[in-house]
Amino acid sequence: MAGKGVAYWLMKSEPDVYGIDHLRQETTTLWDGIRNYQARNFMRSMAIGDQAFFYHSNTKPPGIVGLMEVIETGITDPSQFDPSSKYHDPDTNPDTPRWDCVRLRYLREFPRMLTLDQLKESFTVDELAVVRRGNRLSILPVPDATAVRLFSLLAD
DNA sequence: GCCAACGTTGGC
DNA sequence: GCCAACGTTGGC
Repeated sequence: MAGKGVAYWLMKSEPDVYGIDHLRQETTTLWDGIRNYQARNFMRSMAIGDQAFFYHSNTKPPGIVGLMEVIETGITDPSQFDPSSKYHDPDTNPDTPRWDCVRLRYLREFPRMLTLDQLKESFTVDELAVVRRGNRLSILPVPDATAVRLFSLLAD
């Protein structure tokens, strides 16, 4: 990783559960409840100052709606120890927590959603994995060159 | 270590 | 409601 460039990510959430409107109201949020090792590992490789595209999934149409900034990393996900949480993990252990997460800050909402259909017209699966059919990973890296093109499309 | 069964995500 | 894409689990 060269110099001080920030990395870019794409993070999915269902707007009915937690959408850009919720984040704008709260200003910051803990991105907890991630129970997929690959997604967790992507969060572990995030750095403060990285930016994440907020993607609304499982909605019509799905697409990128806003931008967030990573403001804290390496946070133990408290929901894994909460028996009343749907994210409770009975197999994790307070001495060696299995799940952690990051805190994100609202930056902005884009004037228009960049829909999945539009993304498919502009990107290959190598450039932006979310365009692959059946992709279930809720956190994905976005290559720098792809981020540049995303910002350009979102500014139009 | 293989692999079938199962579960989840999420678009269609 | 269906199903594609995978990750996870467990029997062997």
